[in-house]
Amino acid sequence: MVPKTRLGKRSPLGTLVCGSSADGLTETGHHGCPESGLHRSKLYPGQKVYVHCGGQECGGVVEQHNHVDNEVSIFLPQLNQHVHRKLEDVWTNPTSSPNSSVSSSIDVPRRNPETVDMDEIMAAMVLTSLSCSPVIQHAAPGTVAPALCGMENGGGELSDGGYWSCDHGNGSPAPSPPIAEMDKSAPLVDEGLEMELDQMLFNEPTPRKRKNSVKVAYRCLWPKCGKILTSVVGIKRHIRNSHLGQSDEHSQREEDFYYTEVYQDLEQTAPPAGSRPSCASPCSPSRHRPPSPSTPEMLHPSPLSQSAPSSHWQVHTEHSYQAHQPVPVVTPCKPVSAPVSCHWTPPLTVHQSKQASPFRRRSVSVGEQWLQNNNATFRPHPASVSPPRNHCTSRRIRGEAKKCRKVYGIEHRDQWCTACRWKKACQRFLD
DNA sequence: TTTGCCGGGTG
DNA sequence: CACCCGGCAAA
Repeated sequence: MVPKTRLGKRSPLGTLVCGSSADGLTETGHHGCPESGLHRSKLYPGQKVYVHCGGQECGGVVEQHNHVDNEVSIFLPQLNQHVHRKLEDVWTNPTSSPNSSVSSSIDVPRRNPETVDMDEIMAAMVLTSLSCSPVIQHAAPGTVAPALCGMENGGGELSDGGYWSCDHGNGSPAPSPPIAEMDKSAPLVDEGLEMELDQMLFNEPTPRKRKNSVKVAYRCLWPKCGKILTSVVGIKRHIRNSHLGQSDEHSQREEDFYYTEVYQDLEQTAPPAGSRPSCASPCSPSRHRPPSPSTPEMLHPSPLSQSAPSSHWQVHTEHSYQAHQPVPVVTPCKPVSAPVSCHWTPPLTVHQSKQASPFRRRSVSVGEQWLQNNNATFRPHPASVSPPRNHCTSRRIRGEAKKCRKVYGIEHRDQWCTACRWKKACQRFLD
């Protein structure tokens, strides 16, 4: 099977992303950002900084740098507390003035000799961050907190929230323990480039993922904007175009600061207005894309969606595996005509038992009986062409009914229904 | 890991 | 078509 049309799983993806991200990081690291404009400088989590606290200078580590407010959230190990400071009130060298030091901070990716001493602090920070501890959230209310949590929640999957943590992790070829940990929780790095790459790559495999019921959107944090987009690329582009201006590479990376992730319940997002979530259109692409956070979903009907209906019809024909089945059946989905509930009714409950089906050809005790009882599963099949709804999943939901395999056992394979033998949807024990 | 079955290949 | 099976996702 050389020419497999199916995509490999995510593995290559991850590899790719990670690989490139590492590059991107080192590459885009901030060495040599000579700019002195404060508003342009960035502080990175874990970066050591100094602030005035209680009249004296205190050392601390950056937790968050909110570019919108130009505020920096800092953890002061000495005082064991978190503080917020304006960017201009923060500096990176003990005695120097904020201004000069800040700019110097820019090119301190974190391979500083200094950082060695910081290991403890870092470790502590990392742990706190990882656990998304209330402390931090408290210290960084508003936009920052979500960001932090985002890192936890979405980090693994989305790459995005991971910004803060990954940033340093990747800069170094041999990450220190804490960093390694962080990488685990947020394996993907973000960085503009990776993002996009990430995006593109994710577009393909996502259809398979169905786990999350949460969808992520991205909200522009730019004052008075608040625009919400569903893809990282989109939001970045928006920020870049609308707020940052095309400009240089800096701004490319800075879009990160101007948006935040918004988690939504899938069901909420899918239906625009009145339409039913999963039932919306005969075969909205939503089929199995729920989790895909970043996909520009909907945009392209894509072959996927198109295949949906056909797959269902296909099902019908497939039922002809067992010639006896008078009516196609299957489609766990109800016809559109019953928009009331999108949830497919448990087959066993309602439907009239279908008598009349000249059902068997072979006499197989157990299975047969079972069958007789549960044969119900067949649907009136309204003439309506309307395709099945609800999980317009191409792959039918696994039924709870026992299947031939279960009933007869693998050793009596010959007693299985043909479909089962052919690894098709079981014909005998329909769901 | 096992199970159900889709998608696609082969004769 | 009938038949088979790789491979994926859910259990």
